[in-house]
Amino acid sequence: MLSAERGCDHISSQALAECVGVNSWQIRKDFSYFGDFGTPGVGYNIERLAREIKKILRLHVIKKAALVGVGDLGSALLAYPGFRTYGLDIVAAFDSDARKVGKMIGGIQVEEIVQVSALEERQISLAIVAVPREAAQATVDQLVAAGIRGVLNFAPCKVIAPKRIKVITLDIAMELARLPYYMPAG
Amino acid sequence: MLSAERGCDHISSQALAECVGVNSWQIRKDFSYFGDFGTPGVGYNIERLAREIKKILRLHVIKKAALVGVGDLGSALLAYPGFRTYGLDIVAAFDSDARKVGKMIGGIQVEEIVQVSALEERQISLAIVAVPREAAQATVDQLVAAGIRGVLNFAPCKVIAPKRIKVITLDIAMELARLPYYMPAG
DNA sequence: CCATGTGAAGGTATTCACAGCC
DNA sequence: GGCTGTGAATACCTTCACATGG
Repeated sequence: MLSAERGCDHISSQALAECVGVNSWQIRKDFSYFGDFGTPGVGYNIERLAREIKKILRLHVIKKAALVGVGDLGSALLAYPGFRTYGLDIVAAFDSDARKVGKMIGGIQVEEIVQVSALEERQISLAIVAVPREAAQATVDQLVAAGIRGVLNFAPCKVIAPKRIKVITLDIAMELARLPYYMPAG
Repeated sequence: MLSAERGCDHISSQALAECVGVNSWQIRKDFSYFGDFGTPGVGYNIERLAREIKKILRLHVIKKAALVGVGDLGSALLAYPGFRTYGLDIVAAFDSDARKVGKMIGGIQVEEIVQVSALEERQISLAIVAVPREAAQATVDQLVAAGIRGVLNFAPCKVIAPKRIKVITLDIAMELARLPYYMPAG
């Protein structure tokens, strides 16, 4: 009988592994890297585990994020409620197109692009870049100058930034393009 | 003097490495895994290289893809022109919401969800799932039954599929959530 | 000479098996 | 008995240095 079935206070590495589709020793190895928060013969206390993971992932403090580029993708991101799950809050949106400035989307009013310079005093340290490829590097430069510390870039290109800035580039089309590679010819 | 500067027919691993921000030996090792298509003392013939990479990545044949879930994200994907770059073509869109069926978005007419059953005879082997988390597994089940071979899933959850089906899950909120982990506390 | 492709060295992540604790 | 945490074994990936070919 699995621990998870005995009650809801503890869970075993085995049960966790089944949930996410990996092996039990991977779970144990990974957790043990951050400390010993399991009990032999019993499993992991679920509340404690959730607390530890939140601490490791820095999920205990809500982070404010800004969106630059309110096109189709940007609008979709503004309307997406899922960021809260990970302690993230999109609190500002910017666009260089004057026709979009002032619009309300997903509860956020679109601001002029020049307003990004005030990000630091507004304590916003994360930015989402959803602008066309041609504008991506210039946008990142502006964000870096504004004191941003992390960037999620949706433009399909490499962007240069100082090493202290963490940049994650997500090329959605390329993700889709990966699929045929794993599929038997046809 | 770099090969790339001598003309435009050949390029060295060194020059290539600088372009994408890696080391020259990584370029050579990776290429050599798929065969020897460089010339010692000269570099890589650019046309040949492009041809080989397209072959490896299966980019020489255009793949048809279907979109399921025409919400904000789905609409953004339909309007996004970048898929062509990778030999992908979104040729159909489906939604379970009757109010969306029939609409034209990005040149595609939204069809009823039940129409996915005809995907195989329409020779569509890739699918993009942009439905709410609760509907993701059921959607994937339908797609698998319809003979789909690869799925790009935007719902923030694991989905189960037979091993022959390649599933890539892309949790956009989680990508953004990764950033604080790499940033010095604050 | 110049740049590739590769065997070898070194390091890192996976996988296993089991001692120790509940 | 059951489950964790960990050292040992294994596989993998990265990095280097150089022999080889144009």
